Amino acid sequence: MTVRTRFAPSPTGFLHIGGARTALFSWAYAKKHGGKFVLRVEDTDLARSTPEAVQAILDGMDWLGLTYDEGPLYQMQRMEHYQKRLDQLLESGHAYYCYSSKDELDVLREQQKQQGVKPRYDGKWRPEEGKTLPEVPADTKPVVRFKNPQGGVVSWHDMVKGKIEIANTELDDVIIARSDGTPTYNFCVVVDDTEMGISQVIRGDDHVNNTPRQINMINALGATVPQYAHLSMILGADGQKLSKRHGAVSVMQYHEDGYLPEAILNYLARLGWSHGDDEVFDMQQFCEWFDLDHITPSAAQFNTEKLNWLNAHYIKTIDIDVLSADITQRLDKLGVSAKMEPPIKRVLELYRERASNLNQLASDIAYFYVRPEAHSDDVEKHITSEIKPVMQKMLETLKNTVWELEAIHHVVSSTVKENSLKFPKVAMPLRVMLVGIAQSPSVDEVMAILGKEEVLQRIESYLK
RNA sequence: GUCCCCAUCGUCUAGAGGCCUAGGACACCUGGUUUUCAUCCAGGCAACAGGGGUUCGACUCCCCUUGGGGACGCCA
Repeated sequence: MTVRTRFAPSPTGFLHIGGARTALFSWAYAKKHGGKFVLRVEDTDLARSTPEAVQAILDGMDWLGLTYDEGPLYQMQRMEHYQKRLDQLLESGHAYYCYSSKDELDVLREQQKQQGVKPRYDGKWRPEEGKTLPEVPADTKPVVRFKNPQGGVVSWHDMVKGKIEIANTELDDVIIARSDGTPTYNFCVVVDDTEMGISQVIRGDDHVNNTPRQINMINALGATVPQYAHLSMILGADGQKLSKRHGAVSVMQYHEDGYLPEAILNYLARLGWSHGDDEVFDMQQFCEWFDLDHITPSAAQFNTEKLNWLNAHYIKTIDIDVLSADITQRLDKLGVSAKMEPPIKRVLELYRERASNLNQLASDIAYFYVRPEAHSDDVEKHITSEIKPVMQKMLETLKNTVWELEAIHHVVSSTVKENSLKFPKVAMPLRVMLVGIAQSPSVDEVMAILGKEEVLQRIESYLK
């Protein structure tokens, strides 16, 4: 059987971290087995679905590089399929019309909750042999319900959780078409997963309880039941569920916040899945290794520190042109143009080693393009009246120096020697004068990159 | 309330009955490299939720307790 997996988000919000991992695992499973990955947009909830959300999801997938072989397919464009299957179930007696009103159902639910029992449909309109149904009310539009089997159990071997078994007595008759005729989630999923030939349904943990109903419907339709893999959820850093006001942010927010997609992907891959002691790997490697057997069934807490560590790693190792393009954009956002000298690639080659965040990296190197304003504390501390004459003398030497790293280095170290100083005594004031702060890579390297004219001018401005 | 699921260092995890004196990674601490900071390198701290079984032997299998999560919509 050919492997076909799917990612089926509902466009009611952006693509968040949990959805991204679900998509990643489905994508990787298809890749691993030479199958197809389908993107299906579950937009049957007209009230809450928006085109903006669709776009946000597409953008997120695109940024992460989770390419789909088919789709995006929209459920709203597949109405005739659902209608056909609905008719099939109605005709075969696996579904029936129910005239119970919403209010009626609400009252029922309230009563059941108060009695401490599981809220469920009471089966009022469920046709039964020898049962006489109530008289059909004149002005109510009926919903269609699936006639769930009443006895026995539904069980399946979940590919991550193992055997799961739920008694049919726990299940009531779900509404599969609303009174306006539109099909509901559980039914659309069943029709789509079977018609699209999905072989492995990889989805969030929260769907475990929908699975037995879906299996019953698939059986009633006479279709093949796919394999299921239910991924546990991703918790916030504090162990709490992610919610809108609590950590559930769009994956695009991570882009904004200075993360590389490579880092997010690698991090997500290791959240709930493992391959021995391997921690750092690219997506090609991941797709080769990925399997459902090594997914943890328990929930995982999101850990920003580890993400930062991976981000630092990828900042160090990705293609320098990619990094340059990214940082150039981030500098733009800071109002800094990196189009002039020094070449950003040269700067990044020196600075990428020390960064763990793209925004941080961009703001750290901004002083190559915009003269920094030094903090008065640093100026006071390092640019002392004793050192100024030394710097003045060095400035003169620098003017006659060939602008190469070795020569610059020589000037700095001779200054140290000639004045019998400790290296930092010279390096620190230099740093403050050149970059505005007391931390930077080797001053000679910074000087080499900054350029002669700029270096001379920046030093001079402190010696007037 | 009912049903379902889950449970190894602070966090992510390895672990398919003896390989476990429980391994790796992040974080943290210490030391080294370094021109400051960072990087990098070396070392260290740190866990099988509790109780019963099964077995010659249990982190691994079973049961219970506890704790956590999820589901119970004309939402998906």
